[in-house]
Amino acid sequence: MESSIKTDSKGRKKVYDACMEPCAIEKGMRLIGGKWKGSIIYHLKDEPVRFNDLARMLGGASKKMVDQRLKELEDEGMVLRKVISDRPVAVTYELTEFGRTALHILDELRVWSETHGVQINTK
Amino acid sequence: MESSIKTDSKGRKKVYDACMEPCAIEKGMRLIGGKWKGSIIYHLKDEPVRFNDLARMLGGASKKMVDQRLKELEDEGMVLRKVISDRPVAVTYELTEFGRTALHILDELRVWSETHGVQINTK
DNA sequence: GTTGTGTGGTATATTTTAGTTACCTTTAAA
DNA sequence: TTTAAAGGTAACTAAAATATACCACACAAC
Repeated sequence: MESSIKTDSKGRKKVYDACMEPCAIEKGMRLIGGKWKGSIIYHLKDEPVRFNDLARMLGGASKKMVDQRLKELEDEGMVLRKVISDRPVAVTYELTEFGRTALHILDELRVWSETHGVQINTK
Repeated sequence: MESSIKTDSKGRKKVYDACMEPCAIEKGMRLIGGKWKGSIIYHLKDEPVRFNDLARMLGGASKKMVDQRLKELEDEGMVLRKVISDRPVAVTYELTEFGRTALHILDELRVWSETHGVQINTK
């Protein structure tokens, strides 16, 4: 991340150590920062949650979105899908150990968001 | 965020306190979590940076993206645009006080991302 | 003087994501 | 036998992201 810009003897500029392709922040954001992803992880913090319950909790997100995000999170090793019964089919999603490591960041984000009365322009 | 789901006497489910529209996490993410936004804020942490320098540092992002993100960040009161000279036109961007309050979250994200050797699937 | 660089952007088009709506199968209870 | 739960999928549209070109202006070197 320590990118810097230097000017050579002829005044030409070059970047050293640029964020060539995603740097750490960008990478992290792409794991945690996708739309709804943070919220999903956060809602799984206490206990396994079933698909439709999760979809309901998220309010604004469609089932397709929830489904898609859950699959991504599974691929990334942050969430575990468990079939707890066939016939009545029932599935829960829970955080993996790795998934848990992201929780404190999300909690700080929540605190920050709350204390600064963050508002979004829904233009 | 304390959404819960209760089942009534007839087995019907209702959500209480659902994240009706974005909850704190979601709101925070939309300020900080957009593509490149975190990176931009983080690159401004030490000193004002000029537009083209910033674009160069970000490597993967096009000028249009940088421009768009900067405008959003300005609207949100996180970044300040300063024209430091007309004729040779020169502009710098720097963090506002509010912008600075986001830095520690981003730093934790960076640390988390680095210590967990986070890798993204560029499928 | 004209080619090459820098500055800070904008316009246009294309590709990728996000989001909506409707629908499916199975199970079970009123 | 209609209603609702479960866990999704298919088809489609709207909104972002990205790529590529391009402006006007300034300052050098050649």
